[in-house]
Amino acid sequence: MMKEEICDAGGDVGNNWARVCDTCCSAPCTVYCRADSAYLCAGCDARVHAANRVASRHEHVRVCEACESAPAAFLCKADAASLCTACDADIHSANSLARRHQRVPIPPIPGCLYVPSAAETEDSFMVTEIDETIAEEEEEEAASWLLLNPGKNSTNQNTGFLFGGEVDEYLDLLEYNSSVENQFTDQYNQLQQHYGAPHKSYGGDSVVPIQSTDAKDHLQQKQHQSFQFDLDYDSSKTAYSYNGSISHSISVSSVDGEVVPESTMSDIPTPHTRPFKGTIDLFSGPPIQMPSQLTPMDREARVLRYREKKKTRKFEKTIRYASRKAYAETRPRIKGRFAKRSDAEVEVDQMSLMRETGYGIVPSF
DNA sequence: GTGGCAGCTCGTACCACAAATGGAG
DNA sequence: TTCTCCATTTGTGGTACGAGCTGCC
Repeated sequence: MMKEEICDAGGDVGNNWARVCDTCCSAPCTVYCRADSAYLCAGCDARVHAANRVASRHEHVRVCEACESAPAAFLCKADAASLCTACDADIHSANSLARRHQRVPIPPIPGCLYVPSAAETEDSFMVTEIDETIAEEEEEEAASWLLLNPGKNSTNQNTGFLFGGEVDEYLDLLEYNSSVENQFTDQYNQLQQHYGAPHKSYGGDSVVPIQSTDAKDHLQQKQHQSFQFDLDYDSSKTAYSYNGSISHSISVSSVDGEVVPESTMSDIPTPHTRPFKGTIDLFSGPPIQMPSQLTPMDREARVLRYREKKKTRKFEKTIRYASRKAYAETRPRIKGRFAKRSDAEVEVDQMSLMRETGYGIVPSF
C-alpha cells in the first residue's frame, strides 16, 4: 500500500502507516476532522479538540479501516468495519455475498473521541512506534467505551449502532463488581498474609495456585470477542435487559473461573460469597446505584481501571488441593476415567505403608 | 439457493477415592 | 466446651462423546 507523504518531518519513515497524523507526523491517524480538514492521531485529536469549546464541537469521523487514508462513510455490520466510500464500493461489489452486507452510514461525531490522561499528553511523543500502535488500539477500545456514555443523559448523538447508555451501564456494572471483587481480593490477600498460609493446615492438602507465565492470548482474544458480542447482542434489543448479556457473560467467563479456597471462605470472619471472576452477581448483595453524571476525571479513572483489570485477567485454572491433584495424576485410568485399583496395587500400597510405619494390619478375626 | 456430508473445535460428563466437612453423641 | 466418630460431600485429571460450526460438493 502506498503511503502518502503528508508530513515533512519524516516521522512516518519506516512504518507501515497509510497516513500519519497531520499535526505530529509521528503517529498513524485515526480520525478525520471535517472542520479542520485534517487527519489526526488519538493524542492530537484529544489535544486539539479539547483546547476550547469551539474546537470541541468539530465533527469528525474515524478513518477507513481498509485504506486508512480516507474518512469512513459506512459501517459494515457484517464485517464490523468502518469503510470509506471507495473501499465500500470496492469490497461490497466483489461478489453477491458481499453485496448483501448490511451497511449503515456513519454520522459525524461531535466532540473529542479521546480523553488522554496526563501521562499520555506529556509522553505522547516519546513512545516507540510499536508501543504507540498498541496504545492506539487500547485507546480506541477504551474510547469506544467512553463514547457510549453521553447518550444516556443527553441526546444520543452516537450512530445508533450502539446504544451508549446501555453499554456504559454495563461498564459501570462491571466496574462496580470489579471494585467489590477487588475489595474481596484485597481482603483475601490480606488474610492470606495475616495467616501466613493460604490454606488451613491439615497436614495434607495445600492450595497451590498455578502461576503460568504464558498468557493464553487466544483465550483472551476469544473471550474478548465473545464479550464484544455480548455488547452488540444487548444493544440490538429495543428493551434493555440485564439478563441477556449477563447470562452470556457468565457462560463465557465462568468456565475458566478462578476458584477461591474453601477454607478461606470459612475462615474469613465477615461472610460473603465471592462470585466467579468475571461474573456479575446481580441477584444478591446491595442494589447497584448507577451514577447519573460522570465527570471526565471519573471516566478517565474508569477507563484506567478497565485497562488495569484487562491486563490482570487470569484464565488459568486454580488448583485448590495439591494432594488431590498429585493423587489424581497417579491413579489408574480406563479411557480417561478413574478406575478401581487392583488388589495387587492395594497390596503394594499396604506393603509400602508397613515399611514406612513399621506396623502391619492386624486381621480382625 | 438449499441440503447433505465430512472434518474440525469446543464443552462436558464420567470415573474412584482421599480429603474435607458437618452433625451427632 | 471440647473431643471423637461417622456419614456425606468435594475435588482432582484424561478421555470419549455430542453439539455446533465451517467448508465443500
